[in-house]
Amino acid sequence: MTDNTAKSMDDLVALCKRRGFIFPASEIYGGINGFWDYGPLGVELKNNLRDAWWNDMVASPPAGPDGEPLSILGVDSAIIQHPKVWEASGHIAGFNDPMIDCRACKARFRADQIDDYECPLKPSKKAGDHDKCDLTEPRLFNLMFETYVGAIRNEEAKAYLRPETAQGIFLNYRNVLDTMRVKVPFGIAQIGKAFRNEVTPRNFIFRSREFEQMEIEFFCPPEEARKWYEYWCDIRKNWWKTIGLTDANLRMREHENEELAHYAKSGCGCFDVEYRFPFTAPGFGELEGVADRTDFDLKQHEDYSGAKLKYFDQEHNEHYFPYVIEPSAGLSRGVLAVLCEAFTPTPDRKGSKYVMKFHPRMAPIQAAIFPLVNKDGMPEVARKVYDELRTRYAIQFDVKQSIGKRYARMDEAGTPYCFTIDSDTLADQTVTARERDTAAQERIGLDHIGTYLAERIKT
RNA sequence: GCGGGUGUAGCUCAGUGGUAGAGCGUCACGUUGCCAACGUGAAUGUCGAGGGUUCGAAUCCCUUCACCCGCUCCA
Repeated sequence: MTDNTAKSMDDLVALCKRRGFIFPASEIYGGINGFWDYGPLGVELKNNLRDAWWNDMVASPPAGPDGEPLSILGVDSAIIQHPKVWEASGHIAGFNDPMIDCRACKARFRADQIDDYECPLKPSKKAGDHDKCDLTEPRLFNLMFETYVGAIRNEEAKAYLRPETAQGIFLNYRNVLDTMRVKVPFGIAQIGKAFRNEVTPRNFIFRSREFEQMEIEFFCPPEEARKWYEYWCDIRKNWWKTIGLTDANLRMREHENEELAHYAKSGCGCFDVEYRFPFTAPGFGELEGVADRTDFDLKQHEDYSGAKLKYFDQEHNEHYFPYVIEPSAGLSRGVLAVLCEAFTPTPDRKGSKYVMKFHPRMAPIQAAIFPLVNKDGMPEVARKVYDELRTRYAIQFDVKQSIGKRYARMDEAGTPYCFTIDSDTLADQTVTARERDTAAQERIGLDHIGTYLAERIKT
């Protein structure tokens, strides 16, 4: 089912809780706005998505325009870095001034400029003449979480939880160049948590205050920036299809000029890979951004740190700042998209009300082994099959309750294949293979279960 | 941050001042013959939280927290 306009987020959120995918954080204390915990099935799903990305982008990177595999290296940098990092990156600039909102006309202005402000709803009056109830208290709008390093809590000890993983890559660009024998063009990849103190967390895990990113900073010669930008747009949109998102729910959208982030103003642009979530449908929401960050970050870090960050091109005997193409994907948002895509109400199916139609590569449980009934030697045979397969696949073994209930549970967990041992198994060594999306059954040989799975689940 | 709505068992909800409930789910035992079967039994509640009114509050009042919707924000 791909029609996300017809899907209810409430029903999906309820299923995610009921089946152990995602729980509200600190739930027994009443919850905490903007934070979520992944349950036993959710963490498997997230790990599967994360591993697929790492495998496809880093361990076995895609072929470049010349047919040669790209050179992409991984790092895992600290969440807390030197506070100057965020001055250089532009995350602190412009956010240190207290701001005041006018409730009447919704304008926002600096507290120290209040006397110069004219409310358009009351053009004859200066802001200072506003009725006091029209104005908010001065407030700081920095979206970074602050903390203190060391035992003393003062301004010198202040540090920040990273609001993006990208800067950790730029900080290690020199180290990677010096140790890994790479040449431009090459990429550095990182997956990890980032933190933003969002004004309004909303839409389940779509906008939360703690989330995970999967980012590549791809360094290339400035004159090749457009070529690589277009290359990555193509690669990244198509990648989301390989993990089960349908073309109809994906689109690429180029940013308008005024929409461009500070680091991308002079580049060749920014594309979003967008997904049609049920809460945005028929519109779309951002899943990944592919941006031309130009040489903004390396230049800034050279200015602020004094470190020499130009690349030396041996072949042309020249120093230059590489341009950076950044495919920056949301892992948490990816999980949400995979959940939304899979979520399928099945009012006509006898048994399950919902089926989670995960791509087999994403499924937290890949197969289940059931004895039809819990007697007559069936559980022993099923147990033997389970023991043979459990080291290779994520398998569940269940003997309790009716077979229909066990199938229904696996439908909600999104388990693509179930195998049932019955009395015929004892006689002719065949089992029932049941396919999740259609509930169709076929009989296969007991000793063919492994190859049946191997053909259908590419790891 | 602003406005509106909702919070009662794991889930869906009933209960509008007088003993905390139902269905589903979960667990145990029995049964079983391919799609949430059946029987018997069991566990699970700070009624979102705190305060107030009252002889007595899930119910009325105040505050607060969380979630949903619409704004705002999203460098």
